Amino acid sequence: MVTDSPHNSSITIAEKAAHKRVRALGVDLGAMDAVANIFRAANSIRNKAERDLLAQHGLSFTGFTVLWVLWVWGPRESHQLAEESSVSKSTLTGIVKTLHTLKLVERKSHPSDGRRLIIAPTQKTLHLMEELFPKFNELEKEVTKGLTKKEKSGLIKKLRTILHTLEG
Amino acid sequence: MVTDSPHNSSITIAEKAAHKRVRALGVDLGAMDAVANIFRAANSIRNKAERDLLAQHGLSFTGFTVLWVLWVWGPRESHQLAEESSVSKSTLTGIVKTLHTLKLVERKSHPSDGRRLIIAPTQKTLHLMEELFPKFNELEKEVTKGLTKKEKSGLIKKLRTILHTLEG
DNA sequence: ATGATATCGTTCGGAGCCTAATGAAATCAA
DNA sequence: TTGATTTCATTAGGCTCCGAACGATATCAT
Repeated sequence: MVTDSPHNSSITIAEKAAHKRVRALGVDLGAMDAVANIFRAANSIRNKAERDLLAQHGLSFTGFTVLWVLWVWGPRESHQLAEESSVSKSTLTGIVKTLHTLKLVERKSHPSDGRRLIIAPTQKTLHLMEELFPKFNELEKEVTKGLTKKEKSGLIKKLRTILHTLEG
Repeated sequence: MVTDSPHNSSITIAEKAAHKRVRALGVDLGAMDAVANIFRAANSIRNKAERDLLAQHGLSFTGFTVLWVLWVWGPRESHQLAEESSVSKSTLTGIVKTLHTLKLVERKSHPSDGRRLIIAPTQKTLHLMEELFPKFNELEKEVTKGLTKKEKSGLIKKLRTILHTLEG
């Protein structure tokens, strides 16, 4: 009898097929699986959050991310907000427009530089995030419930290492 | 004097600000940071791949993913292809259209069921992937170079655990 | 001062991405 | 056999998302 590991993190059929395909090419399978699984996890979590939590508030995942950044940091200049939200400036223009019609952000002009724009959360945003963020964190707990606290720390550390490599 | 850890996986300023914001709300910071870093890593890697590798071939990341699935599995029915590429069927219709104009896929009708559609890679795709995939794997090696082989295995295992929780 | 350059945000065109509605083909029921 | 149901892919409509081009503002050089 074959026994499952306690957390069932065994290789998938898709991964086996991929290994077979590239076996002759001398590739680094560890690097390949690491990157592939980062994408799979991000996709799945994003879809779940949009479906189970954000859709009912009319928010996209990106919209939620922008709101989160504003909630954490307070009013920001738009280029900072784009940077910290991981979207381009042109994307942010559209997001801010949508959030503005939802009365979740205000646009303020910069006091000394007419080119710059300051985006600020509204009271409505603060109330919304106080309601929404704990629910989002419940979802985060749910998806990571198969990992111990220590394992989560290990995961975070490794992902930070990758990010540091990318930004270096 | 403060010494960096060898891989520099220390907490970022953004994470510190986030912790400060949610400190009073009794959230699970480990779950929060784990999920946030999965998104950060996925975004960064995707952007790098699009910018450094895929753009010059006129491919989007999703287009590349679809091509990869076709390369690994061979011709697939479109609903399987959508499933394995993590996109909806209607999205796949558009992607296939784009790939078709690039002469990278063929549409074949199912021999016994006129509703079904089979998507097949072309010779051009096979040549392209033989050139492109090793480069993509180089990129995967590059972004994970801060991790040992053992650390990569640990990362993969933890991500699979999350995926299993999501699919369970 | 004033022309060139740099730096902002926005617009534009096009692809990706979703759900809901639609259309085409197969199957089932009576 | 034929009408209803199921099961496919596509279309329609609306955001999201990007890079490139654009106008507006600020700064720099002379």
